[in-house]
Amino acid sequence: MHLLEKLLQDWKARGHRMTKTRTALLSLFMEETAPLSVDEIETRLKKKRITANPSTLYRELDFLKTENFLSEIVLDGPKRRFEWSHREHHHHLYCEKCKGIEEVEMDNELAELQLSIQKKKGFKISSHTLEFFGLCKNCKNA
Amino acid sequence: MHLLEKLLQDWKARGHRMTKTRTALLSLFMEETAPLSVDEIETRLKKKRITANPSTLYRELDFLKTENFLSEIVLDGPKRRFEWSHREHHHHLYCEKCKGIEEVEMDNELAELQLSIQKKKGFKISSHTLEFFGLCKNCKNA
DNA sequence: CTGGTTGCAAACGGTTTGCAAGGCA
DNA sequence: TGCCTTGCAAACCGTTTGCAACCAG
Repeated sequence: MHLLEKLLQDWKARGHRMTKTRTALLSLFMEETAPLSVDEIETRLKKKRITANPSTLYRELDFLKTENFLSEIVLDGPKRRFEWSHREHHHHLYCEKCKGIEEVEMDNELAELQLSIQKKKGFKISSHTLEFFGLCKNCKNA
Repeated sequence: MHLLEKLLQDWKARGHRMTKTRTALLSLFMEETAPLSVDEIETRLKKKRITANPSTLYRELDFLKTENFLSEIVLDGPKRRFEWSHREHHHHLYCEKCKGIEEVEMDNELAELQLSIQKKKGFKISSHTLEFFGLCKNCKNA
């Protein structure tokens, strides 16, 4: 966790502040593993008696993203989704029935894949998206 | 190509019609391999002296999608993108500099991956998205 | 006090919808 | 002629932006 502290220090040095919303978002994303949309964030915050305007949330999420605290993913519809980025690289299993989101890790397999693509196509890969859709264990058996 | 003809016949039997826009879209997507957004489609059609209202295009694209002629993918921003679906399953290499889109195929590798996930998680996978981002050969060397 | 941060309202961009008019079979 | 399809305009929804007020350092 000292990496996090270092980054926070660096913020302050650059003139940024620790506000109510910012603190709330950081702790929310540290305890929440699923990728959240803005309205999901709003309801999560409401439970903690914290209200924040959508525009504030977007600004804050963009800030935390450029500061590498959060990363953004594209899942289903047109909504932006964010999740804590100080974790191992992973991918999502999106259940089309209950809308639940699970996670899988598969670094080695993909590293191989990317290498072979770079060789075959001369394309320098810097990132990728990989999400799976289907039915989770519960919904499958229901 | 008889698969296509069969589907067209089936349409007519169900009361659908072959209109100017529909024909234009079909031939456009058959000759165009890249996934297109609505405004890209509009300019492609304009070159052929065909104009179509965005709402018409969306309706038509949704129709062609539910009829399994087109499939929809999510690449970069909030724009919907469609491509011809009667082709082998493949994925995209999106160049972040020139915005060009290349393709790769990698069925076997992914089939394996999916199997191991289904076993490990009990999650029944019905589809997935996999897109790569980076620099194409040209942009990399420039 | 200073300038990063906020809420509000308005603008924005892509997409969707209601409805009356148009055109394929 | 019947009804699928179209264009138009307005609504929609998530997101972005300008601006004045606010507040952490």
